[in-house]
Amino acid sequence: VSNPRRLKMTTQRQVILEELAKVTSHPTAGELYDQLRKRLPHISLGTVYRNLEIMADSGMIQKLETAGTQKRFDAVVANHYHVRCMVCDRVDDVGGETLRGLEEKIRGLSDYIILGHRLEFVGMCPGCSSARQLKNGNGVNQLVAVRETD
Amino acid sequence: VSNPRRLKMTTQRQVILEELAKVTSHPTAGELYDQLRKRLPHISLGTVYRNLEIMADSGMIQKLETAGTQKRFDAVVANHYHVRCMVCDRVDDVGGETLRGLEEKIRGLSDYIILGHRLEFVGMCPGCSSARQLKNGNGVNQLVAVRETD
DNA sequence: CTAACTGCAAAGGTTTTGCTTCTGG
DNA sequence: CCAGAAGCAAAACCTTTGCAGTTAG
Repeated sequence: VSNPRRLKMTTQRQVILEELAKVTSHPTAGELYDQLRKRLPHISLGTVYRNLEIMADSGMIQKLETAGTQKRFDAVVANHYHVRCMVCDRVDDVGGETLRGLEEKIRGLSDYIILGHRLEFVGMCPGCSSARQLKNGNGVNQLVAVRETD
Repeated sequence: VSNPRRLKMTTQRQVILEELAKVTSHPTAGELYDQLRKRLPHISLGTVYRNLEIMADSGMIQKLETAGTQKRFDAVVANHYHVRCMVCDRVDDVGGETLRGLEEKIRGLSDYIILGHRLEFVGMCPGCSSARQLKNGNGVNQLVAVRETD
């Protein structure tokens, strides 16, 4: 947002933006790259990485700051939270407004200046949860690592 | 927690546990490795990675599931949230109880089975915020990526 | 005794970077 | 024009894995 650099609207940049806006899957750089090559066979992975970073810095897209080993990106800049499937790592949006007041509960408990928060819900997506009704009792021991609230 | 494997208490494992409990810095595997070598000069990085993973699976330690490109670990298993400094990436605990009811607000807005949530606060640690009073106006453009609640 | 573990080194996967050439404004 | 961007390939990281030798129980 405060980056003083002038951005040029190159073909690559525009297509990245378009393809990112087309999907709701919050793709990683690599996933997006695979998709992009259908339209721009010669685009390089480095370009994708560089642009996602630059565009996130400039506020054109959103970088998902939570969890996962790979970075994911979202063309929707407006505030919203995400749900992540603990089995297949699929990420979806959760509608609803930003939870205000969350940070008030924490301010004062810490000597940090609190500027924001990152919230992500964890669970099982429809596909994985119906699949598990058949199998049962394996995998998913990451469950432990997840904070259980109920 | 539900892992059926019998864990042996090796020297390496015990020292990892001890060193992790000593610090409040939520170290990465690499940071812990550097610390460990002071006591066990021949411990291997692979062993550190393997053990952190195993111990997190078995609930002995906690793996921080939020943000950052590197994984961080915490000897404190009890539920608590974290604050992360957006400038230096330092991570501290935030006291206070788990926020119950958070997930209720989201259930129904999604077709996922919601099992938990990950919440992390973002801000500036005391060190970085006092340093910035002197300088001013540079860095910190990741601010954009952070959801602002107020 | 042996399943579990360690060290080491190699492999894997993701992300960043250097450099030269190209191009949008 | 030329600052900024692309392509390509190498490098840099972080993490995982295979294997042969070691050890806790």
